[in-house]
Amino acid sequence: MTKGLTRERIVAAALELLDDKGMDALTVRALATRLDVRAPALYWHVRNKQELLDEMATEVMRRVVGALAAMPPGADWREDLAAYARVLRAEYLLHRDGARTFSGTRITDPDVVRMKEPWFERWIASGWRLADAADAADVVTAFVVGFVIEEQEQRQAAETDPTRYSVAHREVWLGEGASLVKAAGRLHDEGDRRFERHLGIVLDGLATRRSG
Amino acid sequence: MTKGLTRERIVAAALELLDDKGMDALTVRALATRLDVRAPALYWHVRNKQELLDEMATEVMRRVVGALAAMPPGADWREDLAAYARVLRAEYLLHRDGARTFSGTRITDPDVVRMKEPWFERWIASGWRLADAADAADVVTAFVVGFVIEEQEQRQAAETDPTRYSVAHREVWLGEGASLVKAAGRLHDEGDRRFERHLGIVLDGLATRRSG
DNA sequence: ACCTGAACACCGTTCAAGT
DNA sequence: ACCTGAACACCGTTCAAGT
Repeated sequence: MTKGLTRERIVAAALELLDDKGMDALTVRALATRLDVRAPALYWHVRNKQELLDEMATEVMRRVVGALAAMPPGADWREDLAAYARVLRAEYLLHRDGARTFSGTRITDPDVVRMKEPWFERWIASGWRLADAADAADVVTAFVVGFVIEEQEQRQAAETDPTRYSVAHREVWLGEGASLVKAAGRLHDEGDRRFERHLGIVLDGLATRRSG
Repeated sequence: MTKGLTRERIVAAALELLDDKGMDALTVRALATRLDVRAPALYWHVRNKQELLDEMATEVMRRVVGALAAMPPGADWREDLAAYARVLRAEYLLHRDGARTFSGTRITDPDVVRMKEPWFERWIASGWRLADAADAADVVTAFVVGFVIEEQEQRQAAETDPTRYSVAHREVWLGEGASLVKAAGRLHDEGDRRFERHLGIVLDGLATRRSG
């Protein structure tokens, strides 16, 4: 009498568990409990916990490329890259510590990587050199990863300790002087507007590399 | 007879241990052994492991701002930001998984944050608005974090499994078609040249926001 | 004030044994 | 083929007790 445990079910349950309880609570034992099975059972389907994390990251990227494929194509490279950046950020934000957890991990499914092909095709058709198109995608990825890591850290800190992230508290903590640092802190915003503004800066940089 | 254990010695030893053995081996017990003490002793000086990690990240950033303060000032904002980006990357690269481990963590020492003040002063003197200067620093930080996370992941993967990161293996893995993805893989470089090229793109984007 | 010994409640992983 | 029970070698953290 099989439990019908599969790699896919394990990965899906792991993502749910991560969202419900956070990274620290994502243990092999807790995951097994959620799947109504004992911990060693998972090792029949997954080599170890690192492989599970790789599979989770791959699933997140599968959703990114899936969401992009379902969208109407952008008017130009800039809209394409902006759409990619927004979808990547949105998918990271869906999971606690998503950017830190899922960035820089190995994609296990070649299909996810192959989905880049139509984007490269379009950018080349619009006058990009392949090397520049690859750089463009990688620069945007790096920016989004760094942006969302910072974003999620601040959100989490604000959740766990709301007073400490207040402007007033920060200024006491900073002490005397440092007036520009304090003023910058007061100007600091967050959320979509900040993301769009920073993304615009990166895309403007890419525009200067446009080779066509 | 005191062992002379201090917060500073603990943090320094923790960074050494991380570099020697990696993140997984950075345990409270191993750290205690390295300091010739039993594990519970550390809890007199540090609240818990998370606080230790925050202190380690702060020490890394202290070295970043220290290195920058020791440098002759750049000719303009662009050189300043490039110097910051290079020093931040270099300091991350010194430690295994440095970017992933130390990005997005809370800085515990206000002096480290206050060191931004002279940079803001100079950028404003050269015509930047404060809000734009703060954005500039944050966009560069996000880019460096994302870049180095990817960079360290690939280096580590190449170390542990050299064959798998070869172009040939990757192309077999990708299967039929996807010729542009494969060609992009062959064009892919790494190291300082790639960093400088991508950094240049980001700085060009910032140049378009220059307000003076 | 600072550190140790002993313990608690966990981890990831292995492996013989079951079905 | 797929899962369990039991075990191994660890974790981070607490706390009474020592000096």
